[in-house]
Amino acid sequence: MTAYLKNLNEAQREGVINVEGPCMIIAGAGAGKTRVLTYRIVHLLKEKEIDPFHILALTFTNKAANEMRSRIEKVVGQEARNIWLGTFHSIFARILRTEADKLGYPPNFSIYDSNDSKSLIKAIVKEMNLDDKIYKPSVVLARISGAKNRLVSAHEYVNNPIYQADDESARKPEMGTIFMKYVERCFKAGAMDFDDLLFNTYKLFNQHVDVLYKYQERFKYILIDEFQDTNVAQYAILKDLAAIHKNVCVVGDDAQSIYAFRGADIRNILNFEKHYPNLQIIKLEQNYRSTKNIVNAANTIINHNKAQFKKAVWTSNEAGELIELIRATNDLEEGKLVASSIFENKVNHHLSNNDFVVLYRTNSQSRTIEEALRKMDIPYRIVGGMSFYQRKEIKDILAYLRFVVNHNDEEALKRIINLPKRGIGPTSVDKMVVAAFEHDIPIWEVMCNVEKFLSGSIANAVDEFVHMVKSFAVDLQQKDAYEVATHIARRSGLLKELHEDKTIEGLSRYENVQELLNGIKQFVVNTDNKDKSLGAFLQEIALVTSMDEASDEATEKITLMTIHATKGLEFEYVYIMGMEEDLFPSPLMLNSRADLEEERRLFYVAVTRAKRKVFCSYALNRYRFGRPKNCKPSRFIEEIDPAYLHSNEKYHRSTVSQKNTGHAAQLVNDVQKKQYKNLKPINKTLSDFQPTDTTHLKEGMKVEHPKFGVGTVTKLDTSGTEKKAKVDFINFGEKTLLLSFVKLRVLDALREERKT
DNA sequence: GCGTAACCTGTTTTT
DNA sequence: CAGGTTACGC
Repeated sequence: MTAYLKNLNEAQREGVINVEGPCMIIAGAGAGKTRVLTYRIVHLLKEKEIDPFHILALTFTNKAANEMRSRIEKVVGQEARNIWLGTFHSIFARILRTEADKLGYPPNFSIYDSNDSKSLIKAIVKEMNLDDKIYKPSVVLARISGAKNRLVSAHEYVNNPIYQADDESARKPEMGTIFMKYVERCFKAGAMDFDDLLFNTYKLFNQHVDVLYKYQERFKYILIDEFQDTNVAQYAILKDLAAIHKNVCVVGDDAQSIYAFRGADIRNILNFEKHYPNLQIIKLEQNYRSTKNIVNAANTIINHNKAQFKKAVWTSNEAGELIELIRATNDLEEGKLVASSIFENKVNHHLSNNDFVVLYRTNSQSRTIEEALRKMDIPYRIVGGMSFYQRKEIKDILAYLRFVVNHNDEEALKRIINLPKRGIGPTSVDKMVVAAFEHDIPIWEVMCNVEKFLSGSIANAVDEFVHMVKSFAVDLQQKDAYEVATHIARRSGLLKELHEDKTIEGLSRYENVQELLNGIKQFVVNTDNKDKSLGAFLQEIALVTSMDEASDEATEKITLMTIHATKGLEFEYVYIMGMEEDLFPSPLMLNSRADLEEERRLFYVAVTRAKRKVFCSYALNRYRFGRPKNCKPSRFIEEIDPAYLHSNEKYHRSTVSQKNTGHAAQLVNDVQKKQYKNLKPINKTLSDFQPTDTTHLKEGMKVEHPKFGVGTVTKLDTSGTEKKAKVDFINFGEKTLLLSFVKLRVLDALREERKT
């Protein structure tokens, strides 16, 4: 038997080797579905000798795609590079880029992110003289997005009496008109939003049979990860692509469907069975990840849901620990208790920071735990939240690049036309937009003949801007992306403006821009990228989200992220924060029973990330919008079978067991009990201790027994003779520090705290 | 058109 | 609390 098949169970092996015909793998959490998927691809390449060119593998996140590619590469080597493997959005963007002309788009079309979309909607609402409180950009976009994801075009939307009636009763009768205008404006700007990448791919395949045929023949084997999260559009495209060869394998878990809000339709799993009568269904029910207690507790949670497929997830792992509750009086204390619990478990079990994850429902909840971890000097990384590419200075540069590549990108134009200040205000821009509309010409043409539309000094300013952009566009033909981008950054004056800002924020903004330019350089140097144009770079990063960004893996860090971002990952210890009614489940989700079930699945996903232990924390009082609010524990806590819950009604007190940990543990206990009165304050401030500061551990000293508690320090004294001394030390964050140092540090932290 | 200060208002998840 | 918007004076 081939080596890679040996470490699979029978069901998994079935999933790997039966590559012909349609196949659906329903896999419980931790049952190794990614493993099956990767091995299936390996099997196709190695055993069936399929050309990688004929394999299409689709995932939802770039992270998952990269992970899968590197796993495959480990087994088959270079060959893995030629597989069409990526997210739905990135693969479809790639296809659309080559076929753009057939839909009337330029090949270097822009991709609007949701901010661009909202900004455009806002502009349209304003132009139509509608109330932007009734037509909130986010609400309108959600409606448009929902339609596109169900493959409803703007034209079909306005002609459908059901949608009309819906909007009438929601007192938003102009919704359809906004939709029409939005689509038109995107098209004229040569831009597609996220949903267009799917919608237009579907349109392309249905209007151009020859194009569809080309890709049908290319993708002889299709694999889909996280199938439960596909929406109608994705499903329809998938069906089209697989229509000839029908070698399509989907992997999913209905219990982990958490993207219905984005249009994911769980019925795809049912339809799939109907559509392929000879469908092979494989169930993976054995969990290899978690302890019995975690698997069973998760099962009791998900069993509260009515809509679910029969599945019995089980494990042969040890029973393990019960789920533990952490109750805090307020959100700040919650952060501290979680941080000290992490610290305690880390030192007691000799774990790495990488073994811990803190999960929460909303990004804004990260604040309290961040503060607590910072105070304890424990390094952490945040996944999600404000992305590098979302920063103002980065978006500004990118807008320049986008506009040079696509002169009709209206959203990019609005960003940069007066940046740095050129004396062209919003009023002038509006005038040009209106002129473009009235004469039915692209905005760029208006700008090129600006003297016909605007007066004197402003026309001159616009003219100058146009000349600058034209000169950049010339470079585009001759130079690579890096050279063009650096030139644009300098010549536009953006870099200069940032450089002159000597504040700390200004400095970091300047560095960020440098980092972006470095990123472009790497893109150019990278031999994997055949197309080194600026357009190719822009397309790639338009679909990169904050979840995918590279972070230094060198230092061990605690991971902080939303539950949505954690899918597909696993950790030894999982902390779920903010387990309160009105937060999780989110009150906005409670409109219907189905939505509550999605929140419950979210909780299920969170719990099943854990290999060893789960903590759920909640606060009795939480600050929201600067005002405190009383909270009560989440209904989800009640739903866990008490048999799997650590019955601890007292406030959680973090204690380190003394027998293992010596004096350092005593210190932690003392601090928590606030018995630090006899320690004298010292004349140093927090900033005197840099992250690299090891104070007592200097050159010529090393700790010989890196074990928590007691160690021996070897020291060379001035005469050069070696002397040994027994010391107490403590693993504080990533550092091994002498106890005396930690005492000072903790004392300072407490002093700081009293001040505020 | 620009800069500043006072004012207002909103709760979610992501490609 | 934080970001976006309005009002006002130059």
